[in-house]
Amino acid sequence: MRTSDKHSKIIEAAITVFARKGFFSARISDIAKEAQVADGTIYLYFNNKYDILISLFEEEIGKIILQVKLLIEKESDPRKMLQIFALHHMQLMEEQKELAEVLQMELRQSNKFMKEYRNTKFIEYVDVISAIIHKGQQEGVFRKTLLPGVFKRAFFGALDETSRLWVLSPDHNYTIVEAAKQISDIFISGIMTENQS
Amino acid sequence: MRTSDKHSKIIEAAITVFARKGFFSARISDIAKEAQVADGTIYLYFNNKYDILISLFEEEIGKIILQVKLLIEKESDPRKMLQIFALHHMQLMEEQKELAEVLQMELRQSNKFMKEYRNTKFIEYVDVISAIIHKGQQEGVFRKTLLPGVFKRAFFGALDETSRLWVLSPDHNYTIVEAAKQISDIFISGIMTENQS
Amino acid sequence: MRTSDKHSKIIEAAITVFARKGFFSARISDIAKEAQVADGTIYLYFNNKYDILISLFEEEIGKIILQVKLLIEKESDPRKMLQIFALHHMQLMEEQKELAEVLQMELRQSNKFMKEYRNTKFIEYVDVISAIIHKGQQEGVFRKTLLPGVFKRAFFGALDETSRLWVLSPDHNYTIVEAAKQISDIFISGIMTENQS
Amino acid sequence: MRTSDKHSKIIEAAITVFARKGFFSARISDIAKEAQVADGTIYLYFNNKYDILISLFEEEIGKIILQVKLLIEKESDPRKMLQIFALHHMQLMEEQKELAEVLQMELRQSNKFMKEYRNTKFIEYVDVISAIIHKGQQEGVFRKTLLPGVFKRAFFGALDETSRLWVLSPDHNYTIVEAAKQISDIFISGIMTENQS
DNA sequence: GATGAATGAGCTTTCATTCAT
DNA sequence: GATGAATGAAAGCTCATTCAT
Repeated sequence: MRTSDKHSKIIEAAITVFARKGFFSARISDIAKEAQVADGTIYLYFNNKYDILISLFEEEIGKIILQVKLLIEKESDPRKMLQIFALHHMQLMEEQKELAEVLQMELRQSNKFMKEYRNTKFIEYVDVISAIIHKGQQEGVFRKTLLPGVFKRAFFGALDETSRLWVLSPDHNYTIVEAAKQISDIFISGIMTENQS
Repeated sequence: MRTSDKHSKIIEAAITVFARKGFFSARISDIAKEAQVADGTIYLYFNNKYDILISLFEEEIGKIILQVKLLIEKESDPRKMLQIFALHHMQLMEEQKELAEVLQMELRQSNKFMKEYRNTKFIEYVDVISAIIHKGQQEGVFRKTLLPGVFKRAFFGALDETSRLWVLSPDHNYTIVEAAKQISDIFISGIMTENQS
Repeated sequence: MRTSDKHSKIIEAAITVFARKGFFSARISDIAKEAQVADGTIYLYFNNKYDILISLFEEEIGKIILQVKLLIEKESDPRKMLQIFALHHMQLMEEQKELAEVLQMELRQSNKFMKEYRNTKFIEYVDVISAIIHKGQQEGVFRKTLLPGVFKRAFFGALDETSRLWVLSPDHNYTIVEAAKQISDIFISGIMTENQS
Repeated sequence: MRTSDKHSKIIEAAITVFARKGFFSARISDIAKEAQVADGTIYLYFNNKYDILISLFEEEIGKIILQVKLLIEKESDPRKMLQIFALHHMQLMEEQKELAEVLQMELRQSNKFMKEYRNTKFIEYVDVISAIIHKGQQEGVFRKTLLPGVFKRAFFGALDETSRLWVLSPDHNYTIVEAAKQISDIFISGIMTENQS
């Protein structure tokens, strides 16, 4: 390669452009300009516009999964684990607003224009939550009646929607850390076994 | 009658088509065919493609707000109110899958392609939740430390994400009613004041 | 239709443009401009660029087949029939130079870019020749040893190549009528049974 | 040795690729891959894509002319000469199908995309035929009324079209040798002077 | 001489929107 | 009010050609 890694430059440019205009309104030439490469160069690294989005997804969520798993491994208390997950997710959204916007937006519509695409990376990420619940249930910390499959979605949805609107609105009367704390506290005290409180 | 006129026919057709293909991939001619009118007729009722989406939004969420407010008014216990909201939201998503998909998808990207559009109807809907929290706090049922602005988003997000994936996946090992119950229970027991439990 | 038949206008424009630039170098916008319609209008009448070429082929060769069959029907002597076919073919190439060029060029390469396309109209045209030979053989005018399948191709090839180059070169020391006469005479005297001469 | 150098390798690769896809659909990278050289290497030997085609033409037809002239020189009877020409041409098309396809296809359209290019090699090849006719006329074997300029085209066209379709269709009920014999016989007996038969 | 990554002009096709009927 | 044929701008993608290594 002549200069730096073109693949990464294009992915980063795509995040910026998709965040700014959305996937459909973004033009290949926008991404090319942002990445400071020629339009055609993009097609040396990606098959088509969808492929950029999918690659972006897989790679970025892949990184996030690695990070969050590493952090959670260090803990043994399932309650703390949930707190860490929440905090990490929210901070990520704050630190990487553009990426956050792209993930949130395109996640919801990806199934519309890519019927065949199974978003396995996303599933893997959310399954980190259900694994924590499972562990907590086995340890007798969380209620046995709880459905981990429902919980993971609810917990993720709560975090995601809160961060989504936090990122959107310009003024906040609470920090992202406070919001993460509130949400994980609500969920944790909402699912603990009776004798614990 | 309203439902038989062209305006409603087009909105309904748009819900079906947007749900099937997404806003960007949907063609005006698709909507026209679905509504059994000519392409040009659509422009007698709407300014452009975006205008269909916005009108759809406003009208459909407007109906939902009316319904849920009516149901909640009959209750006085804030906990019951949250349960009703959750159940109503989830049942809605189940009963009107197409509408659900459109609202969920396009909600997330609407700010991308309609920079100027303030989604006041959506805010009004979510504010139903924060009003319940507020009431609960004043009555001493819910913790005072709770931020209603965070709660409304977390609660809505939990319901929305759970129903989104419930609609997507073909087989479920739980009903929508069970999921609604679980989620509202988690949230309610998670926010109640200490002396209540 | 607002004005005259767009379909025919586009076909005629395509003949002119394909003759001038060849199929591949011809742009849709060239054809549109020549036909005095918008680029998009072409796609209301044809699926794509190839479809224009195929339609052109089918329709124009269809007309030619009708004409030549009508002329030949009036004759009973197979030798005269061959003369008429030759003359008609050559005059056609002279009168409709653009069409001639397109047919000659694209005929040869059509199998390259349209693998699936069976050029049945062309086969039908050439089979007019073999039918004449067959008749002549049954009447004892033409040699029985003659293979009609070889003859039809040789006769057509002779006419086509001669007219191709006649159209290309600016100055001729013979007329198209003379050339047609020479060729049909050569072939006829070349295939007659011994006792006839 | 010539055949091992890059120039020849590229020409041979181009014949294969042009035969398979046609000139316009063929990509430089296809030829490069077939020739086992880098894309850029092609431009060390040829000015551009057209230049490959023209070089291919000149060189390959040049070889064919040399061969056929050598064979014909050994004969003195103009009739035999025509037979040899026909047989040689047809066998060539059979033995070198790829080259045959390229010559037949691109010959017809070369004038479209290379306005300035005078195909002198092709003219030289066809003039071998007219030279035979001329000789035959002077020797009193062929009719004086025959126009050699018409004959050469008709004869070439007959051979070329017959071989073109022979190569295309997968099953034949005659051999290429039989076809060559039929065609040269028809033409020869069609042009002999009266007193000869 | 050889390479192949990078370029960017160019073209087919789509589709929201218009407007004559 | 209703129609749908016509428009033409816009964009994804291709590929001949270049040139730094």
